[in-house]
Amino acid sequence: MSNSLIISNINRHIDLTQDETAFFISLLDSKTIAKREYLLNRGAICRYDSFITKGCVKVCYTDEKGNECILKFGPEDWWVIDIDSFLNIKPSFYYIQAVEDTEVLRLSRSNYDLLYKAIPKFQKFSNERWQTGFIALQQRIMQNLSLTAEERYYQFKNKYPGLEQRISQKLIASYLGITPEFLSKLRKKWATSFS
Amino acid sequence: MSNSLIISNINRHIDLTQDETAFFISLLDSKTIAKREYLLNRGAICRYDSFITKGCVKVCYTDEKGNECILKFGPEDWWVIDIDSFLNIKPSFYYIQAVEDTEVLRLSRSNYDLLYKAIPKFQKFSNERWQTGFIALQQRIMQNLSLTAEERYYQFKNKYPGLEQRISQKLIASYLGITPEFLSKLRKKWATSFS
DNA sequence: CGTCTATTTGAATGTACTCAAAAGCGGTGG
DNA sequence: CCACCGCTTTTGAGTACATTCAAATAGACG
Repeated sequence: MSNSLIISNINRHIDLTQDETAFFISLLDSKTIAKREYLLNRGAICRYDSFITKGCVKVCYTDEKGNECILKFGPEDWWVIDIDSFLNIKPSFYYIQAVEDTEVLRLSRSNYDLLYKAIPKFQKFSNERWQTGFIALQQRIMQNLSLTAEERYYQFKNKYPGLEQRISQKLIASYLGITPEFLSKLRKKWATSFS
Repeated sequence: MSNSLIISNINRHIDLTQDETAFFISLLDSKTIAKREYLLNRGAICRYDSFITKGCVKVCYTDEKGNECILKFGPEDWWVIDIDSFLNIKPSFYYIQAVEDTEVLRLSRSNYDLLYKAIPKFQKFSNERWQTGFIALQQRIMQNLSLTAEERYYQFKNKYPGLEQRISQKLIASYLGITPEFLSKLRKKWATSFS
């Protein structure tokens, strides 16, 4: 059934009884968003913690030069949120937009509070999630400091297996911090070097 | 007295009674490390959460090309730790080295556990600290994606006010992800553009 | 089918690096 | 206290990585 993905995601961190699982599931609401629709508009309050069950979203902002920069992708089995906006109930700096037709399971802020109160061990899940996220961000900073665009592309493929075949080159370029033209030239170079 | 800095650091997040403050202080031990000495060696277990009261340290790693990359600085009023090593008791990927004669207050892993058990509201401090850190890392990723070295230098000055006058240019370059030669040339350019 | 966006390609440019050499500076030992 | 050593900083020339702009082509979608 459609909840197995999120349950196994949680189970990688904590063990839940059947009742707890059922309670958790009862707190979720599901939503379908079409490609190009927004899960979160820039400047809105992020009211949900969203788990992607199908499709893919991008978490982005627009820099001073007008370029769209992609902070992360959210394909299946990923959580997406603007944590600053969600926890501190302030306007989001990021926006979250579907890059494919997408299905999400969402936990509202009030159900989030309910959940952590009712099942304290979710705190462990949350801590591990933020800790893992923190470490991943550190790694990405290191990659941006040390690696060339070509090397960062391989890190991207490693982090999001198969995603490079699903989304446009322009989006990958925005994630890597390079121009789509340059990524096109890199790909051409790779193609010709194997002929 | 020498503990006022760490107390005001904590007080920015949670209110402690006098007894709680005294208990917290009793769990700390202080340490002096000379310039160039290590607070944490690469590959060792990070056994302390360290608060800098004087001086400055750098949190670094060495990349595949042999360059030292600086993930963050720890001047006065900053906490430094390899969180992955500390919490999961595994060999650290980073090393932490003094760039000035430095004084730290340290909380061992066992006292850390004691503290959080005895004064649960420290959990709030911890959560806010990681949340703030997470947001700061996101911002640094964005800066690396969107900004030139010159612009990143201004962000660095903003994040660590006055530090650029205390540490070597080489260290700043390692933090910015550029070569010291290039930073030297940027500085020359700035100097001449105001003459 | 037409429109809009993404991709490719090329030429010119800018940003940042490498390598090498010289100059500056700080610490240490005699 | 000075001379020397090692490390940092400066400077220059040549190069590599990545961008900009523009135009042509290809794809996607209504």
